[in-house]
Amino acid sequence: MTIPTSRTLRADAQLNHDRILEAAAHAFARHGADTSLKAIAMNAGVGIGTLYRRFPTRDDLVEATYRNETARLCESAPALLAELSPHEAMRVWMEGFVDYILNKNGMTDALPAILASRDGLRAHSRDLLRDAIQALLDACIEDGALREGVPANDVMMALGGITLIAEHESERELASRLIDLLLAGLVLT
Amino acid sequence: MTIPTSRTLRADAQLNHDRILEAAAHAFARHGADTSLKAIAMNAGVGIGTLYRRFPTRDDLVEATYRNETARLCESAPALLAELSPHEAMRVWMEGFVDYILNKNGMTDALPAILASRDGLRAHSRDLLRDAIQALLDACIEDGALREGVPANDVMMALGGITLIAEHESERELASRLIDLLLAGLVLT
DNA sequence: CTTGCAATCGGAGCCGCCTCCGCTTATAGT
DNA sequence: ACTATAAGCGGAGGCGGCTCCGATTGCAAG
Repeated sequence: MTIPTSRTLRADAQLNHDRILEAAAHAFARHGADTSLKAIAMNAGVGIGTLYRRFPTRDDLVEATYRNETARLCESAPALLAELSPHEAMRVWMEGFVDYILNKNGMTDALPAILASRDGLRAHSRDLLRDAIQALLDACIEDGALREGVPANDVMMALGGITLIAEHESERELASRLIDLLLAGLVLT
Repeated sequence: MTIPTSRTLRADAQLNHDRILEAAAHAFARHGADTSLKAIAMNAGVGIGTLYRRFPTRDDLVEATYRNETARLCESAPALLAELSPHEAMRVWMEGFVDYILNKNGMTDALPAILASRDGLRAHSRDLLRDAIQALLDACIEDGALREGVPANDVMMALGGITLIAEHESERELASRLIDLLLAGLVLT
């Protein structure tokens, strides 16, 4: 007998899982961050209970919905490093990060939970982001553009803070100024 | 005839106003940030409608509840400047700000709304905070410890972002490291 | 094909948020 | 004191979040 690993979803469960994500992506895009989860469940053809079992919190659902696009953003870091100076690549990537978060409905609400996740579902996106920042940071340090000693994790958190505050100010320019400030704090003294 | 200025509350309304704030302070302290507003209204001996008319959002209520203590924090800036070097005073005040926000239940949730308020009720605390930071910043600039050209408003937002992210990480040390990073970005080049 | 059960489903139900509007009352002017 | 009226009151009701657990069903072994 094959031991059904707990990682394998039953076929019907997998189908529901996919349908929920599809419905969620559609709902967030069309109706904004405050879409009712009940509506998403209904559109996916499942009960609200099923949605909550699979995604215990709204943040979990948001993270899963955007996971692929988050991965794409992170994968863009090496390309930027190939084209630009490390310092410039870092700045451009950070600007891209802010734009990405601000443009995905629901993402700013989930961002704190994603960055804070120590493990579990949401940690996936967090790890991708930190690795991308680490790569950019390493290139900058090797290039002599930025100083050592600041953990990539701290830079990620700073960027997260900038994004959160910019969201509430709805003033995109503020984020750019704060990114400049952050980079100024990272240069070699 | 005296024109009843729209700023003057009717006597009974003033009483209710005070009772609501008293109940809110008690409830936030005792039951945390998620206290039900209905319970606050009940404890204050008013209907839920009265609470909402006076404080249209939860954030408004939080701001009003802590307004006096926020003012006290802001008033501490001149005293710090009298005792310490401007740069050190700035750092100590920022640490105090973070501790203050993190220790007041409900305050982190309301912080974005307070900082973002352009006018209206909540703007009061925001103005106090910005003025305090402006004073500290001016002293640092005159002292040659920090550079010019960064608006006090931006520094306030950066500090707000740091506080928000530290809250979700529940790692107080992170805030201190990010404050150092912020100050490093503000020094004369 | 049948069967047993672990995995999965799903919605009723409770709770808190917030709005809306008919009822009540403090107060200024006479 | 009396009264008109603006100011204030308050809770019913509609909505969404989330939980809980009895009903259902995919799946694999025989």
